[in-house]
Amino acid sequence: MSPEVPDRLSLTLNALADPTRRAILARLSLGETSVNELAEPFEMSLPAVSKHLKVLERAGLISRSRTAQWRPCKLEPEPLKEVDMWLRDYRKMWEQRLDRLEAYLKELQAKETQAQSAKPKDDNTKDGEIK
Amino acid sequence: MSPEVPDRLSLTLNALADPTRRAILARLSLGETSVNELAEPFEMSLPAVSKHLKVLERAGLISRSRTAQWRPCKLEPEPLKEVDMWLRDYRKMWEQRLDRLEAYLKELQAKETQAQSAKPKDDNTKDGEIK
DNA sequence: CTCATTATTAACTGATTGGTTAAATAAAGC
DNA sequence: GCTTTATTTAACCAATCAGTTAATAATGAG
Repeated sequence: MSPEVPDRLSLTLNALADPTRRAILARLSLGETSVNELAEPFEMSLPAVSKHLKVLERAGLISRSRTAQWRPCKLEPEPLKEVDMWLRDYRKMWEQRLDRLEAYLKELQAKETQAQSAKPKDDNTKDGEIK
Repeated sequence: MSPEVPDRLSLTLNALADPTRRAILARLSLGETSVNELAEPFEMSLPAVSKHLKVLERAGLISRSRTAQWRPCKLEPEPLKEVDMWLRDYRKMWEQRLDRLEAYLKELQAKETQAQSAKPKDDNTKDGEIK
């Protein structure tokens, strides 16, 4: 029933969950730019880009100044910092997972070496890549 | 016209852009759980939670096993790692910004000290925290 | 003042989202 | 085989989203 205003982090993540918007941010990381220039690489109308910019602005990811009829956009990294902070708590999880993989590989290698001591041939363990 | 399958990062960020889903992940960071238990803290129907889980699963953020009629969910941190990697390129931006703030504060402090040299009183500059 | 340029707003559309309730499925217990 | 428990699917709905085209606003140039 209430209009339900979303929290800042949700606003930010939602803004980031679109490849066009991320591309815009990537472009802006190189420096301030006008809307037209931002829109140029995309095959969509200017109003569409304008809407994306509004989403980014609402999330605080960009700010806009005004020079003549241009409204140059500027990247504001603060919300990204918040995403980073949210991620922090989970970071240890994939690191831990890597640790376990590493341990497993070490164990495997130990077993291999042991087996090879009987019939020594070429070593096949070279990379920890999964996929 | 084409169904337009979204890239993995967009899928992940979109899944994260919802407080309910983030809360589910937070709960799962404590360990595997059943759907009912996951749903318990929320005042929404079970099917609604089930849908949220499907979004998380589609993004690869959770996996599900099966024991009897239970389908315990488990957190899969891999996609979070990808978000972290995406963030990496921007991380220097807010750090840089902090650096600039620091430099500014140092400069301010220098000016203050200079001013204080005439009328020396207590030092008020202590922390670089913003908010 | 008029025109060209830059960008936004309005009005519309179809697709997706996030929720609902009711029905269906799956497995285990008796 | 029926019942209970756990969970998903189906069908529906209102709200939001992502795009469109057409109209509007703001500014500077001539």
